[in-house]
Amino acid sequence: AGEILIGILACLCVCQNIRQITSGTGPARFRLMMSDGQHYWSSFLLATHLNHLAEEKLLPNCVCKLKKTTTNTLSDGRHVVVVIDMDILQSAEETGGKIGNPTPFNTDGMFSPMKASPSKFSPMKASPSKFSPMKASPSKFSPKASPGSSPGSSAQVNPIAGLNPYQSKWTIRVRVANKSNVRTWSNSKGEGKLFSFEVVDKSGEIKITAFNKEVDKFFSLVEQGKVYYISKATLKPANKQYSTLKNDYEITLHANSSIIPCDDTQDVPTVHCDFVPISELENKDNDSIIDVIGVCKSAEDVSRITTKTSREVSKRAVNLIDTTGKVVTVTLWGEEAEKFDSSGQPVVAIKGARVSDFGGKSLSVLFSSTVMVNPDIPEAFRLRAWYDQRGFKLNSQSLTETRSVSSNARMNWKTLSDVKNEHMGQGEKAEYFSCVATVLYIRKENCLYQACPSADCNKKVIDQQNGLYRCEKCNREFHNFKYRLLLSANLADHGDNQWVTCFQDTAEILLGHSADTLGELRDTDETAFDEVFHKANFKTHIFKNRVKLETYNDESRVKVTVMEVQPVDHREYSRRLLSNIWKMAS
DNA sequence: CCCCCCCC
Repeated sequence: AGEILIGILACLCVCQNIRQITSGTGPARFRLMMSDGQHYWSSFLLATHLNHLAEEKLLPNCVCKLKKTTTNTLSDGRHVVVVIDMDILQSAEETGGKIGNPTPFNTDGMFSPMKASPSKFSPMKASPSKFSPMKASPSKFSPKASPGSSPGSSAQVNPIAGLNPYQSKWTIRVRVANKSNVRTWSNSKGEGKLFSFEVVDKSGEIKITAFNKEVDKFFSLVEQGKVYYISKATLKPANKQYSTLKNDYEITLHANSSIIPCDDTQDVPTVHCDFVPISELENKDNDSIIDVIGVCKSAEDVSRITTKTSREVSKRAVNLIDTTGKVVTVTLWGEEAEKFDSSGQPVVAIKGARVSDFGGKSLSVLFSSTVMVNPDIPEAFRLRAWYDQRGFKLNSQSLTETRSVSSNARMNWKTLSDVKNEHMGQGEKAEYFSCVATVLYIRKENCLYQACPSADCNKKVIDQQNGLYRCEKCNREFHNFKYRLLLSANLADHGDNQWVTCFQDTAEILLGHSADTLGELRDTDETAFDEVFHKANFKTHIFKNRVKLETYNDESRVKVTVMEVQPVDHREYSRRLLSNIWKMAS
């Protein structure tokens, strides 16, 4: 302890942060946060002339040559290096964040942090204005000639594919492909928090997990898409059950683990997407993992669902379209669902979505997926241009037949005049059409009849006037009956009107009351009964109808029966109208 | 040390 290491002239390091720790009388002392690529290392500049040097030239990201040093052992046992004399070899301006290959520093076991991997210098991005408390002026800088520092060497960097639990000393230089949120857990073994991220290099990929304290230390440092040196972490066999990554191992960070940003991203592959055209998703197997990109044509509102295990989770379905003209529904989960904003119909790229066979073909975002909104990639710009010029007016087809879409697909939309002009229902077979129409009038007269009370019989009963009601079909007499509705209603759209028949279920929807209630009202409160009909007028619905030629007393006429009544989805309706306008215009 | 990828 206390040896003076004068003469270790070959030590180069990168100044990462400077903090003035004393002020007032006497020479100021500065604390340098240095990096040897693995560890920070605190130093104090003592001499007055260094004070001057520091004020003039010492900035984050400059390369320093330590000339006279001594060690100190702090009360907590840590060694620090005390710098007595030093030179600045490259200013922060000159390094531009790129640091040369330094000469190894040999302390002969004195400073264990320095031993680890001295050749990998990796400065933080310089931000002089932020880090330097000194009024330094880089323009005044006149540095000495830089010694033989060559561009960053990767000789000491290990490939991911070469990592194994039996080799403890390694450093990887990797790009973050995917980063999770922080999650917490609580089970019989305890509780805690974690986050994980997946990294790639030329040789392969691996998952890295940080727990508890390491979450605090590294979560904000690790950014998706950025490159880092990572070393001193634990390799353990990957649980293949939970990972689709091509690696037999995974990494767990511990207290001494090092993650250092790296600006030299050369040879570190960017995260590559292999986008599958949406029309080709049809050929993908269930559960396969694919990359997809499309314009978010529409999206559901976020909703909360309860899983089979009684957990609550947010979800949002978004519909993506690409130049194949096909649409697929992708489900986002949790925070991603909550924060997704479909306004402006952004381009959405998803790496690693899972193919599901729900509704035909659909996609689901996994924890391992990366969702990118308006990513800065050529495919996104191409799609944007395509959609804004042509795609938006396509009458696109979805691979995902959700309930509304599938019924939508089955819908044979007609206007009331279409039905007449096209002579619908005049052939042998019944035809079906759907329309958006408004109720003009509903006949009150004979809208209710007394029906057989047995479960599946709706036959009109005969009031025997003796307190008994006879059903011819069941060939039985009952003490009671049930009311059934049979409505005649006049519907109108912009071009025509049409008398239709509504039976029980559709009639109850139009009137907003059950047949029982209406029967009772009619018999007890005629004003209220009239009011129900009054209120039903001028309401607009989607009507799904059956149209058929019916012959009655030698007279044939087309009869329209309402099969279903649904509320108008104005968004969807407007889209259809727009699409119709485009079709007519082209 | 987690391991959740869900709902219709």
